[in-house]
Amino acid sequence: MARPPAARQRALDAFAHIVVRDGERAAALEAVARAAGISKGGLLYHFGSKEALVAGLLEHLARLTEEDVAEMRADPEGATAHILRTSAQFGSDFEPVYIATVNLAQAGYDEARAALRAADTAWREAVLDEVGDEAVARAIVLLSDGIYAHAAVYGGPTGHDIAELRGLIAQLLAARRDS
Amino acid sequence: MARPPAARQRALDAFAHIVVRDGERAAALEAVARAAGISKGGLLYHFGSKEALVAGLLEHLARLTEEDVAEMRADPEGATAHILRTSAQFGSDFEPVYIATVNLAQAGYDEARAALRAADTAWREAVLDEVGDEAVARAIVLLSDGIYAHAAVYGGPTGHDIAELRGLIAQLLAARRDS
DNA sequence: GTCTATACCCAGATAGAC
DNA sequence: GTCTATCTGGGTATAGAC
Repeated sequence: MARPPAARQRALDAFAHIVVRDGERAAALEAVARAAGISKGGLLYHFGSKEALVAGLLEHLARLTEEDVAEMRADPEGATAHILRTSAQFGSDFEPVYIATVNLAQAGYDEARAALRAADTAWREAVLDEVGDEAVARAIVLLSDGIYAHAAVYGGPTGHDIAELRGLIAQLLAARRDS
Repeated sequence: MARPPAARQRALDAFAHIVVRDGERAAALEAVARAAGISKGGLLYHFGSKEALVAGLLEHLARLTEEDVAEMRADPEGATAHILRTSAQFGSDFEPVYIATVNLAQAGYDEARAALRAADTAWREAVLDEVGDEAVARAIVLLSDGIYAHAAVYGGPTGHDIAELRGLIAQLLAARRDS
């Protein structure tokens, strides 16, 4: 696959960051173009419309999600540790794209909803394969969603103690195995 | 306090519902007015600007949150049961106002962020007073946030099994008391 | 207290030069 | 591949009638 021009990717990154930081409203083509270091016309060469810009972001998310799930399953600490760790990780490649998508879903872009559903399902399955307990797997993904929701709303590190959560989950799994 | 005219409250409700259903973008003054059964001019009589409309919604949220926390603390099943139950409750008065506020926070209205922080803190304290375990209290509020995030993104009942979550939490608390 | 009409502004999109 | 210039639609807000 031919490497897309740098400006295109820069535009996508700028779009995601503005959506996360200031909301969808603020992510006007003009503002995105400026942040990407091109003009509005230049941006509209790469993406023929705002819809196309959103579609580009969702494609990017799909790619990153696939990688993320593969990493989860391969993580020596386990899928649960991975999902909690990355949920709270400010500064990853994945996070701004995911949170921007949450934002877009709530701004009324229905395609964004579908993308999030797909990610959630993939995560839950990976966690389930590790813990082997449906109820706990659902709860773990819910915790991860809660952490992301905090990041999306407050726009910064969430301050949630991941080690603490992992400890709770380990205790819970142990208690359920015993009973 | 003088009872505000009915049209005002109808406008507020309409605003919240459109924001939840279709996003902030779709909640144009025109659309809100139509849904409330008044004209754009009539709406702008009650709320001099869109900012004022948002402020009105946040005030409403503050009132409802106060009531909700009082109910939590008085709930015979306990604060934890209450927060999980109401998080998943589609059709309450509280839910659309809360989710609309989440949406507005992400659309860039900073005052909405502050309102959400206040609600989260009040909830966590109420839960903590019940369970007496900081880590578990944080996790419970996080689960509730996760449930709300689902409702906000997917716009309907979340399908999370509250009884299941309550069971997990009870098991966890028991395990921690033993150790 | 609510309406209509209208002014204003800005975001999204097009045309065409370079 | 990127630019400038320009059009258009729609959302916010004001003025003033009823």
